[in-house]
Amino acid sequence: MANKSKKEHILHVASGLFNKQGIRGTGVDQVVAESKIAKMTLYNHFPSKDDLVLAYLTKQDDEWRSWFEASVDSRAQTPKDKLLAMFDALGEWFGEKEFTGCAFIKAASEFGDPAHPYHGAAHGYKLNLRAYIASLSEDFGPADPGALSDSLYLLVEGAIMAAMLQTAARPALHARRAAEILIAHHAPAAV
Amino acid sequence: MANKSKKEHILHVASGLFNKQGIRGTGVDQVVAESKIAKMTLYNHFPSKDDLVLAYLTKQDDEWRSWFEASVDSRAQTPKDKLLAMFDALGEWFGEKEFTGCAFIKAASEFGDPAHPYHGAAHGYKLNLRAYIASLSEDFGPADPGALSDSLYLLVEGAIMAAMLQTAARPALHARRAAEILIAHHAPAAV
DNA sequence: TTGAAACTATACAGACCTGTATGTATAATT
DNA sequence: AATTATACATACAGGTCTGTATAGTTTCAA
Repeated sequence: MANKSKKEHILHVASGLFNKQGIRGTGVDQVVAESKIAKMTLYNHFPSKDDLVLAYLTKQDDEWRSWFEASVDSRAQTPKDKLLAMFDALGEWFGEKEFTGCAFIKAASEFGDPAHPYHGAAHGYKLNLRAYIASLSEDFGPADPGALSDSLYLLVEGAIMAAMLQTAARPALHARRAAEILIAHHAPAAV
Repeated sequence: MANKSKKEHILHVASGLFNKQGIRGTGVDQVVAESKIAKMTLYNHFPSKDDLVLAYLTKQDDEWRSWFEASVDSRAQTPKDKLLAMFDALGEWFGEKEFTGCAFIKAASEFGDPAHPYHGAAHGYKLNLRAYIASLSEDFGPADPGALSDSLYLLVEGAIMAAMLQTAARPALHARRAAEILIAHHAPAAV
């Protein structure tokens, strides 16, 4: 247990710092200091800062996606309500006190080269999110599920950006209202 | 002229590097090397890297906004067509070979602290964009101009993010189609 | 032509970065 | 009790970063 919890503790502290200060803005020494561990302990568990960052991105991916999908599932049962519940879940996320934006948007922004591994991790993460939205859209059964999921995906990303930049008062709410209109427009013909 | 063009040249080279590699990822020495000027010349025109970055952000703001509004104006005359033309302009932007995403999203991502000046610059820039969309929306004359502009703003940000992360094939087109639906829904009652 | 302003080249200070080296303490296992 | 794995503290190597110092050179206008 001591072994595992140490590694997890380091990763936890590092994740908080990466989220707050960015990846390049956070030095290994600061992670060591705030974790209150020896530098060699960190390098024992993570051979390089790069490995630590990749572990951080993987953790963010796992945690965020499982939280998001669970939050949607707990809020709604029908496909249509689940599509809308996505925006309520986003609203909850945006309202968290320690909200620091989407880790993957920030990672991809810091490392703009599409060939960079961090950028690739962000790309993969967002494709999963898109696939999730597409899956919910198909369950809803509209005539053109692709068009609906494409537009809802853009609303999700837009709401996240607005929350990060604080350029809209309640982006999740605005996005939800727009989603309602789009969903109504794409609604499957009544049987 | 020699004076001014040197300063502009340095800023031009620095802007390209900031866009490609990020702000923290670009060192002063590289700007000096690629500008083919002496380091002291740079520090003569820009007292610190911070001043250089702020000049870069100001320049991006001016250039992008004037380009975007001119592009919209050249594409459409009526308020409704102008709202839609925003997405055609975005599509043109995304298709540029040297497209590197929104400089302000990246700056705000690199410097996540809302109190940081770069973050503030990004915030101001996005508020201007939002105000522009709100102005176009009001010209269109819908019953609820706020709701329309809020939703279109989210589509714009979402499309930019999708273009940056390459998570959608033609984000501007998808955004435009969603915008058509939203605009139709908010259309003013025919007189 | 002369003199001031701008530019150049080179070197370097001091801080910070990642990663390593070294030796010690502690705790579990054999 | 001896061995092994883990964590500890400290120091430092080698590089990069921003910014400065210094001295020589070009440019251009009076």
